[in-house]
Amino acid sequence: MLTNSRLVHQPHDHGRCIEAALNRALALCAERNARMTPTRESVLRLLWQSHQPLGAYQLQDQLATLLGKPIAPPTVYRAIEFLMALGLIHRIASLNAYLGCPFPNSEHSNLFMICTHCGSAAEVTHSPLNDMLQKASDKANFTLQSQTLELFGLCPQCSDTNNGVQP
Amino acid sequence: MLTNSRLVHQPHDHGRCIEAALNRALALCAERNARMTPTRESVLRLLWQSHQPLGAYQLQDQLATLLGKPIAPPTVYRAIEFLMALGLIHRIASLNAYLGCPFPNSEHSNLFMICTHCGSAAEVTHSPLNDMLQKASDKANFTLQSQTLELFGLCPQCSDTNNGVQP
DNA sequence: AGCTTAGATGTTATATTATAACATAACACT
DNA sequence: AGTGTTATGTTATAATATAACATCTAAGCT
Repeated sequence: MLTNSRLVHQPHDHGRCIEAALNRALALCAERNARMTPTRESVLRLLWQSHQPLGAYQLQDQLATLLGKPIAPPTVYRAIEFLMALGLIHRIASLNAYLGCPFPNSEHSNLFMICTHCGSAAEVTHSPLNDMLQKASDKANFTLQSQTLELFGLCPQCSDTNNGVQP
Repeated sequence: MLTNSRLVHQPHDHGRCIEAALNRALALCAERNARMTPTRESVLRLLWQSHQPLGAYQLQDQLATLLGKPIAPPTVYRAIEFLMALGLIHRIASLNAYLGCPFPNSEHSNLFMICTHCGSAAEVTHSPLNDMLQKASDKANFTLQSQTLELFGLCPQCSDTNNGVQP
């Protein structure tokens, strides 16, 4: 089980982790002949700034502040679309929100663990789980194409401090 | 693995299956001292009419036709809210759509298999899967509270007719 | 039956999320 | 520099969802 859970839920060198994400993104762009423009880079940075999923209009606000000029929704959605196509970010359907992907190069299962208390979200790659889903699909004669797997609960930090009880 | 997959994806006595759902609903209402009003009943019927998830505004249209008078969004959303609270229907987050639940009495895992071709959706109860998700959560020190599990692909019917290729 | 009240619905307005359509700008290649 | 492609700007609007308050209905009580 590969996960960025610890990283997400604990204090860490954040600037460095953003730069790492950006470097992966640049490499991927080079590989695919895609352009990492300022807008796109800003959106990616903002998503890595928080380990929490951000909504499109939250991104819009922050982007406008960051770039010092008003930004219209299509600009945000285009950047999101671009970054999603490259697998650099994910959409969390239950939240209508977007999140930087820590494993952009891997084939991964897109299982998310989202804290209902602090909002942080970890991504987990879990082969046995994928195998099981594939088998269940086979059994039902269902030709699996894609999946949305989102778990909600309390992250380690919030479990500890609250004893599992929300304030 | 308990599923309504066959039922969903094949021709069957539909009127009967709607009545059955309704009877389960009425029983549950009696048990909980809740009221199954005409609006709520209509929404439940409409959702069972199709084995496809329906959006709130699709429901609004159909409800207006059915009741012969205009219906405003809040009415639809209230019925949805009520039926969800009783566990009689589910929300499919990826689709912003709603679906009748075939196992309203059971503790279930809410795994859905949704056909990208015909739109039908089956619900699957799969204990080993739930166990695995629980274990994965434990391993990450994540206190699991709820989950959204949605698989997309081709249902048995559509796999057969298309050989897995979409038109 | 009439009164009371909780719960359900009606109504209006608006918030939130997302996209269509067309205009302009920037860039990459010759 | 000229041309085609890609990205962004701009305006408008679609699609999904909820807030706030008014009105009605039905169940329980006397």
